Amino acid sequence: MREKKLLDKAYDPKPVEARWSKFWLDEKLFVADVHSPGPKFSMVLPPPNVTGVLHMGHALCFTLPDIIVRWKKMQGYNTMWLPGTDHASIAVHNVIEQQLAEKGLSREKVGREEFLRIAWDWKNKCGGLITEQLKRLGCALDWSRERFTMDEGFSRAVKYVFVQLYREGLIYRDYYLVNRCPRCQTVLSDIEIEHKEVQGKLWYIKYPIPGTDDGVVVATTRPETMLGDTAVAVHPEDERYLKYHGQKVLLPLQNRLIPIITDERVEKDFGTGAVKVTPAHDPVDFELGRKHNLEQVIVIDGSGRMTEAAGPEFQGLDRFVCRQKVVEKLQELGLLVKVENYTHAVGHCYRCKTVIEPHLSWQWFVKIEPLAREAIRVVEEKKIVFIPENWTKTYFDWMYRIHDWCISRQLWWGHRIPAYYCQNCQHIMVVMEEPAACEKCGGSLVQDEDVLDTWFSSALWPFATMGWPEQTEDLKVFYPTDLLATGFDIIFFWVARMIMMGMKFMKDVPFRQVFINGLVRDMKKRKMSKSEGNIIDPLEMIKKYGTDALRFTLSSLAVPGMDIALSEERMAGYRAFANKIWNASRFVLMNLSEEPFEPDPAQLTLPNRWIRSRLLRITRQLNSALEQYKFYEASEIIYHFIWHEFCDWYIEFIKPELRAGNKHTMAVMEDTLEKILRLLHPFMPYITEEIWHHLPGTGRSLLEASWPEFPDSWLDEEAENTMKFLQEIISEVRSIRAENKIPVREQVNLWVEGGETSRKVAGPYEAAIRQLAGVDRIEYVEELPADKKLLKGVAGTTKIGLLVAAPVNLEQEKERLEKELRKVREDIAKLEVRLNNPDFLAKAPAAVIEDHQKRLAELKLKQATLEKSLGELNERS
RNA sequence: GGGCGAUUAACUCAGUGGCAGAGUGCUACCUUCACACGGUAGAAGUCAGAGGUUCAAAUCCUCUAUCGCCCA
Repeated sequence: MREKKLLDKAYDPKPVEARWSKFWLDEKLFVADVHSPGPKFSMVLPPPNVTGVLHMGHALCFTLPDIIVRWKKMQGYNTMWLPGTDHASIAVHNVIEQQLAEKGLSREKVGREEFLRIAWDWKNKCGGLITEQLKRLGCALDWSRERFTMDEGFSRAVKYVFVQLYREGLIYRDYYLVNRCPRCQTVLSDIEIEHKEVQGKLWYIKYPIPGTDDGVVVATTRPETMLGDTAVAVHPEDERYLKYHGQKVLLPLQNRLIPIITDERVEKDFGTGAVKVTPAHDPVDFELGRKHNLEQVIVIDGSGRMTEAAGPEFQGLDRFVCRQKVVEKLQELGLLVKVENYTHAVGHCYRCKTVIEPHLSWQWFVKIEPLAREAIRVVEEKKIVFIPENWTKTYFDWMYRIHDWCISRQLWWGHRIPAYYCQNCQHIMVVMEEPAACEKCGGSLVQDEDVLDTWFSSALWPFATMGWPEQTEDLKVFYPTDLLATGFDIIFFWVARMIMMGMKFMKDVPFRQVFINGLVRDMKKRKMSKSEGNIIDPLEMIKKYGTDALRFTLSSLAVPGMDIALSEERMAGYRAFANKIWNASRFVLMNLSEEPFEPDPAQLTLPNRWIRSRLLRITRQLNSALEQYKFYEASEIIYHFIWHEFCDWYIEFIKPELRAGNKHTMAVMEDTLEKILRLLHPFMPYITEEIWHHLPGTGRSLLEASWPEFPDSWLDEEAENTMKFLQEIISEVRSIRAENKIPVREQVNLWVEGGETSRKVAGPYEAAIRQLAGVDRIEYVEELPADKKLLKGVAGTTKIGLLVAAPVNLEQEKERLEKELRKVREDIAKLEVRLNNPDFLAKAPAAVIEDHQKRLAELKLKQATLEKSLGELNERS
């Protein structure tokens, strides 16, 4: 006799999740082995910020690939999914600085060494939080391979790449105008700037021509920068200014003479057509300045304060305070001609939202064009495919307009740039190991103070995590990875750069498919953000509804290319689903056979043949949906099958057979549940694992069970048709009962037309029909008689009647029939219009025409039945 | 200014040319021995609007409106 482990009445996720989460990790079920058999399937996890906390975006972006990786593993793939965290240079740097500020300290006060010590301490203390939270999601991540972008090996890889690119001339140093966040005190790359429309002003300032009353009026949105102007530019063909060519104007407030230059890049339509040129504080002016050899006067420093060069009146002022003061002064001098309202895009820091300041300084850059070329090619050649495909266009649009990448950051937390400057001869050495002295003159060396952009190291993630630059087994087996799942917001930051670096250093793509998931938004489709207070916390959802419900919710809402509006109601719905599965399993467990039993296919009753046929079909549909990453579709398929076919029909239908002790049925029931658990496991790993272990004779973990495949012989169209017929009878009876408000307790008898033919089909399942439809006796007749107490309906193409004890409420019954008749007539009319159209008959495919004809025939039969029943009713009333 | 996407039941959303769907909510009935986190039945739609292509359009094309996102 087999041991029966029964389930509690309701599913309680908490203890189950805690148990299995620990079990999976203890048993090292997610740990990959390079020598395992089977085709490999590998992924790397987009490393969350080491200091982060799990949010809904993570939950989505980790759940979806987890479904895939579990599915693949069950299919026999040698799967490897590598986790890790990112050092998040600027984010952590900001946090530490804030902590220091709270203690009245600053990074300058504590110094670099102490600062890094604090940062590492903090990383060691808090860095584990997100990984712990990740484990709760149940993701099948190989923690034995966990990496951190600043661990020793990874840091070596970063250095190696920097040195290599430098030697090839792909990294260079330049005195360049870059974006600087005055608050974060660092330079940012172009894509770290967020452009926002801002309601500003356009100030018109007159620059006098010395010795005359005349002057040139320039328009600017940033009057404070005029203190650093070194020219005024006009378009060479602008007739308004021809007479000023070659002249000089007096820069107000500074009393400096500056030239009027001409350049095609000046827009004649902007402002007055004359623009002030500030090479040190505006990107366009910077270019003009280089071209025309203009002096670069820096009037704003890296913190957004005015420099000495701004003049004694303004020195030390904040740039925006200075703006006001400059405007006031100009007004006093009568040089402010007019002020207009002006809406324009202003760059803000993506981290802290401060208005960025163009800043002239020495920075390191990656020469991007040669790298981008390859990265474009592999996508063009479909060596890498974006899913959904329309992201390819976005990728190309950006890649074609890409410019050099500023990679140095004036921060301390991160990979310090391996460049050493000779204090004696200014020689620069870029090497892996810190040199003792200058290779040229033997002078002492000082290392570059800056660190690298975080994304520089993230770009190496797919291969540096596998031990590169060593030639490791992992790299041989698992690179390139198969799939990268990530959000569209980091296609440029991360995906594109991984492709560039992968091609450059591995000579192969880092991944073959990029699945772009949508953004998780709140119910009103707003971005979730702390300031809006509309965050739905995944950990709270897990607490409330269970991890499986959260996972299933995300999966069911994940339409490729679409953002997700998350609703808690939905989650409650899937918690109910978990409970439903739990209770169906509970029922199955209560009805297991005493001994294991191999069912004989030849002896299976209808519901068993039917459920196996359906199981086969939905498994194939499920595979197809997952292959296309249609998670919503996969979820719906399995949800509908479990709830509305397995629970609502199959279990209910076999109850009489179970009571009769049919061992074949018991065995099919058990087997079907077991297969369902396998199919559902990638979506709901915890509950399925728990139930599975209650079934007798199962193994170590459901994750190690194979993905179900079924023989074609399970496909049974005849059983599906017959079952459909019985379902229609039952539904029709229920419907008639409900519409006529026949109390549940009232005994009714069912009459089915078709005589012996019908008896043959339905006869063996009368027990089930009686129970499900709530009828007493079933009669098979050639034709339904006209009877006051007979309520009539149609199941498929078969007329049925319900013989009730009390006489029929004529009006109610008439209303029901008339309503149905109206609908049938409408449908018939629609079909007839088409079928009477010669063009339709000539051009539509034969199958479509046939289908239409079949439907019309069925509807006509139904119409006739309804009309007849109505006629009988009318005769009697 | 350029690009992308959305607009389908009260709500959240599926639906790539052939019967307009799901979940939630709502209404009525039912505590029947797996489950009230349940069962059964039902109501609910001008598929944003206008034009076009087609035998046939929620679906393809054009325009318009509204909303959202990205880039400059």
